[in-house]
Amino acid sequence: MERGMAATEGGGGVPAYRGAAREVAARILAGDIGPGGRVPSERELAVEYGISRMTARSAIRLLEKRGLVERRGRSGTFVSAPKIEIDLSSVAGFSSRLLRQGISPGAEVVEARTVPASEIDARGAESLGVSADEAVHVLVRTRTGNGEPLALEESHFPARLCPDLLERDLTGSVYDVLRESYGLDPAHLRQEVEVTQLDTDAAEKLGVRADVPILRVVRVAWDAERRPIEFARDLYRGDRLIFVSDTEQTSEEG
Amino acid sequence: MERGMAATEGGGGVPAYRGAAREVAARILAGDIGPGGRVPSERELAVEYGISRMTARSAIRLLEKRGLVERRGRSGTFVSAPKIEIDLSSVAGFSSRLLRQGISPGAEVVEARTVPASEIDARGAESLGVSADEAVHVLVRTRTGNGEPLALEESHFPARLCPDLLERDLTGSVYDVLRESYGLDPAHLRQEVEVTQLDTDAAEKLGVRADVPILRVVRVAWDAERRPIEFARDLYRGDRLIFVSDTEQTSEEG
DNA sequence: AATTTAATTTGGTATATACCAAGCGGTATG
DNA sequence: CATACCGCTTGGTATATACCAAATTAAATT
Repeated sequence: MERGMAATEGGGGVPAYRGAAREVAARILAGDIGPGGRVPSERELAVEYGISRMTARSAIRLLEKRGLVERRGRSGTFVSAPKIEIDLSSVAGFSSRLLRQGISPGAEVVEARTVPASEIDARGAESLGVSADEAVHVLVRTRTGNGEPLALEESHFPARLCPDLLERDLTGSVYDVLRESYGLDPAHLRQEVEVTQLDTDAAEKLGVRADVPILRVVRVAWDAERRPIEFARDLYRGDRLIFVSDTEQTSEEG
Repeated sequence: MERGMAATEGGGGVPAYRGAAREVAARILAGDIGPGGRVPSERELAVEYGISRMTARSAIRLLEKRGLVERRGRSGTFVSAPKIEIDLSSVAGFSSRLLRQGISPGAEVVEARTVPASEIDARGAESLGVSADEAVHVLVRTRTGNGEPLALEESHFPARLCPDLLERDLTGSVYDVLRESYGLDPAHLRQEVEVTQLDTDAAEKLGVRADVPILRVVRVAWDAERRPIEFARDLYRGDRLIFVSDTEQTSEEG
């Protein structure tokens, strides 16, 4: 077999790496390997399917992209656990969302500082309706579920609405703190969800590999008086979380 | 330079492919290459950064994962266009969502058949509340915007609610057809959004490469009487679309 | 039996190379 | 000017190989 010719093998012109991926996926979906179970190594798959190790890697990479498996550096490749649901239709915070699914939430403050609005990105400043010299709290946290890193949050709050926010305990729900300490009750969220990828810095802060699939959520929160109280850019693990939206038709529609 | 040793080069132990990706990303973000503009080829990048072509590919793959570039087979790699917003908070159909953004929507029926519910997946049958022998319409369509493929939809409708649905013109809004012809008015949606990957079959139907980032939306639609009228599994291009959710706090929250 | 050390396995990074098919641009011809 | 053909470029698929560091397992020692 000459190099590069295998693309014509496998019946129907299916590249070798896709054929191998399909067969491994079938094993997983058949329950032969359960959640958390070990998938054969790259070298094992190469021998088993008569392909090169690099081709076996491409097969595993494809399964990873599909969310069927996750790779742990130097340990092996394992079948992914079921995903955690995050409800987009609710203003409930991340912590309460996890608790509802019996998952123990955690949060760790990575950075907490107060800066003039000129130092945050223009969209953030505009969304919060703050002028360039106005103070803004910047809070960066990692979020975990049952000790496993799930998200990296970067939130911005206008300091004039919650002056000493960063002096409080911020390892729980920030929305609770805003509510109880400042009378700021999140009442309306706008959230944009898109596919993206971690850069090295974010991967390090979150404590996961840089090539984990990521969903970015850009969020603006308003209180009942329609004051903008938070602008956030969050990075969620697409391999562990699924977003759910429940929508009702209002009388304006149709 | 020995093979495999470059991982220690580049200052601070940054792998070569990540360094190159960072520099190309900087060029894109600086506006040196605008939307639709051509990114240097793998071979050009290899020469420019003194790396192997395979390493240059890894760099481009990383940029692709971040949604900054898109690759067109044998043509080159280009900076991605701005993304189209899809509103999760509305029951408006895909077509009207595109029209609101000045984009010309299109739809093409790929498959249309009526089968007993035993032949669709169990979750679909359960969501629609149909028994195994009950007839279900299966409609598979590709959706385009300005002629460009954007989504592959697979929808299921209980035939008893819309008996001759598949005989109608289904190249426009199906929700309009349900409304006007059967008095079925979609009033409530539940949509789950997650990261996934196209298989070869879906890639072919949609007419895009199999490794385009994909967001899968699993949807159930109910009418005003709370009858389930649609179960759908849609595949949207994550490189071209962004999902937006607007959320109001109801009086129950608290 | 528990702990420590050594050996093996594993994914990660990287190079070099080969071949293919599709896309695009340039050139020649009518 | 329009069309057809050709050559070059490009990403896609694949092999072989090297080396590294982290994780796991096996073996040795206490």
